[in-house]
Amino acid sequence: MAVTTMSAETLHEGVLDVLGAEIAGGTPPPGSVLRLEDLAARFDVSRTVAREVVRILESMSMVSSRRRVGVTIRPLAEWNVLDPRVIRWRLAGTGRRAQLTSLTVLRAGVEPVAASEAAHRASADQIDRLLALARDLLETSRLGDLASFLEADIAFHQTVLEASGNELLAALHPAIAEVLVGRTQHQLMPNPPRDVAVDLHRQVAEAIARRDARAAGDAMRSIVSEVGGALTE
Amino acid sequence: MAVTTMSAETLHEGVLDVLGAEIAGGTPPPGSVLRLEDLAARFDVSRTVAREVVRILESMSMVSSRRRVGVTIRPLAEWNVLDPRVIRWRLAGTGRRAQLTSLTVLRAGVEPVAASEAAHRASADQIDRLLALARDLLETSRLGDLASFLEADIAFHQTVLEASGNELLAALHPAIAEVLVGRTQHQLMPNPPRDVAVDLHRQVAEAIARRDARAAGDAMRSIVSEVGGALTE
DNA sequence: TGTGCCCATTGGTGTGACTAATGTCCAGGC
DNA sequence: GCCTGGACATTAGTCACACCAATGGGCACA
Repeated sequence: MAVTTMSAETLHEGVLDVLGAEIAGGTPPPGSVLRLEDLAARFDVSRTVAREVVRILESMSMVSSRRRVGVTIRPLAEWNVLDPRVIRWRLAGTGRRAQLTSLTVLRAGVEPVAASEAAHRASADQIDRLLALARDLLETSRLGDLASFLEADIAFHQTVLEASGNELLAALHPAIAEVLVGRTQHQLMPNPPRDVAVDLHRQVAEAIARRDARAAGDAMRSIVSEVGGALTE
Repeated sequence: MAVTTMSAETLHEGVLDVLGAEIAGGTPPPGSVLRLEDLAARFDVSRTVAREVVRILESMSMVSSRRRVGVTIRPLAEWNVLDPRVIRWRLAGTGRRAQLTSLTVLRAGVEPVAASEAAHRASADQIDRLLALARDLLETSRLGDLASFLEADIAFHQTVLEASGNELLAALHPAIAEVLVGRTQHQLMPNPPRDVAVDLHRQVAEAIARRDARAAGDAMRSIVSEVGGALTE
């Protein structure tokens, strides 16, 4: 009998989500040892499924599995903290605030570079999209439509990351989107959005459109540093 | 009978490494469909092990598994390209050069921020270590000892990332180390190391030591942009 | 030509047995 | 009393087999 309700397409997926979130949340803490048999019993699944779940957690370096010992929770420092799932789990738990802070610092590094690269590599379609999204941001902020603003904001940043032509930068999109969502959910952002932030997005889009890498990077740097300021205020 | 030689602690680990590297290398290409049964036969392992391997690849979004269809290779754009293993596989294969370029761009974004953060948060031990490593770099470059230089270089960058106090930045260390190694292996770096690069490392260490975030970030930015120039020259 | 049902195919899960490491602990010797 | 070496209990690793559950494709029928 499962202790916790799980909804998922496949069994192991549900177990993984629950167990992963628990570990990411700090219970059981690093150093703890679990037994495969116990996991199977607790989630009312076969050892096969329990093993698959453990294997995946092991592949994220969150646990290590050894004969005669069991499944040991590894210290946070060794986890694949860039794995989208790990980020999601940590955002969902008690470490949410800390994770948002870490992500914001990462953004500060990554997004200006992405904007610069995008200025070199963005396709005509991507440029059109960026300009349109910048207009949407202005529109929705004037209307005070926070939900639509967030949506456009996420799409804007995703497009910049994709337009960078760098798959590593693009891979950070889900995490960055989480930051934007989390910031809105936690009232960590001015409402309505500051005009200056909206205008900076326009500047990014226009700089990319005229292939001005430096200006694009600088404008994006202003955006993310403003965000960092808001979060630490 | 296994088609390819594999050396690993556990069975599934060996299979994973071979199959993952193959897929990362582009064969079979995205869209291809594999059958669990075939994989088990090819690697001479049970379906259990084959399934675990597929699950892990699935957890990296490299493949998707569906009933009645099989295991489909997903397009590169959907992979967890930040997973250290994926990076390693791609560096090992034909995409090595492209992966190094992507990583260099990522470095350019991440490392200056890490240096700035480190200026705020580095411990006394970390500062001592950075200063010592900066001296090692000077020493080994004068001696022309490229191997020791590389070692100190890797340690230096790792220490900065760790000193940033940001686990997401620290998690990028393995990838960044690969860039440094790959650059040396491929003669993509001046030999002996340029004095200016060595001196920039000293500047980073000293800026962090005197808690000057801006100077630390600027010096690091010079380092990584010089590297980017060398790679695209 | 279209449309809906059937079923072959393929992954998903469960089970039990056996294998292989490896901490632990105890016996024996110094 | 302390070290050393080996037997043993424990726990993950692997395998084979059986059965369940989707589902894409093709066939029969309208």
